[in-house]
Amino acid sequence: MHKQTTHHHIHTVDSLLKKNQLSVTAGRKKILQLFLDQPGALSHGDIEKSAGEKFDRVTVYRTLQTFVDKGIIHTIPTADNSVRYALCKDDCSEGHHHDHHIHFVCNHCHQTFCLDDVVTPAIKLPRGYSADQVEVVVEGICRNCS
Amino acid sequence: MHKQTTHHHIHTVDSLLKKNQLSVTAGRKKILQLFLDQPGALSHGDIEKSAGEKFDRVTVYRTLQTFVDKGIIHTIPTADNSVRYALCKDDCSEGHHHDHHIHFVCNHCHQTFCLDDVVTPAIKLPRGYSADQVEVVVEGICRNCS
DNA sequence: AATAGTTTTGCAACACTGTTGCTTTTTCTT
DNA sequence: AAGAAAAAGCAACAGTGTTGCAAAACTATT
Repeated sequence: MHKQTTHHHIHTVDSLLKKNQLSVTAGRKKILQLFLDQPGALSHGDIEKSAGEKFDRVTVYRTLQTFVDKGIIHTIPTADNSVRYALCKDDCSEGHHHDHHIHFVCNHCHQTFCLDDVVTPAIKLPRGYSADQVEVVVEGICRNCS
Repeated sequence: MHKQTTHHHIHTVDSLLKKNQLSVTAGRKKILQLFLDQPGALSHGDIEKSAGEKFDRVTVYRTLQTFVDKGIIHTIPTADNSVRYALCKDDCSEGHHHDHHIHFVCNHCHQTFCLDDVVTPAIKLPRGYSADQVEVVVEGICRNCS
């Protein structure tokens, strides 16, 4: 199953948790490692499949919420209405996310990616409307599948 | 509650259903009228509140699905992961939607609008990615609330 | 290293959302 | 008006997410 080993040190997860003032527990380490081990986004279901045999569903929900609150991961809106999460690569902090990139959903491998280098475009709105935030989700074929 | 009456004739709903080869039933008439009576988008919950005392939950679900299949309404992706529906204004037909406009969610009145005149922008993707569809959801303050 | 205090986890129960199969009612056709 | 076809209603179920509380784990302190 493992085609390649992770390049992250064994202590990366621990220090990342400590940096965010979170106590280091087996569940948080496992879930955070899942995000570090792959490039895309994960749904609650994905995580439960990978870690759910060892951890309770409720723990997974609460851990994901904690990570979002701390600015470690962010949610991704998808067309099929399933919540997905990905690591924040910008300098997000507690309560302040700055993830102004677009998201890409591959119609072939069904993975979701953050395209960190693609900035959300400016949208010219009709008179009377003002924008606070713009969410862009692109569907298509990703680099690996094309 | 009614600040203004609807401008649609009493027969509009019936003929719209017939045009789409749907049998005219009380449930379909009621739900379709709800969409015609207001400018924004409706969630399943909205519809159930307005029509749910007269109609079964399952009927509402099946009616909405039928309308989507026929190209009468389309789904709107939202950040808070609740499915919303709005009338198709483009020339959508059975199985072929052409709703290439952006969607706007008001942070004040929490209504969702289709901005039919705002075309989805072209997105320059990194090498290797190709786009089939682009979904844009803008959050902000709508015309009525500003 | 042991302990006390705090945080997190697991469990049980629940609420909400959406689905499926089947029977009854309504609609359409003639 | 009657028969055939379609839709609605009902019941049961599955999936998803939440809450309260007791048990377990972690952290800080001695």
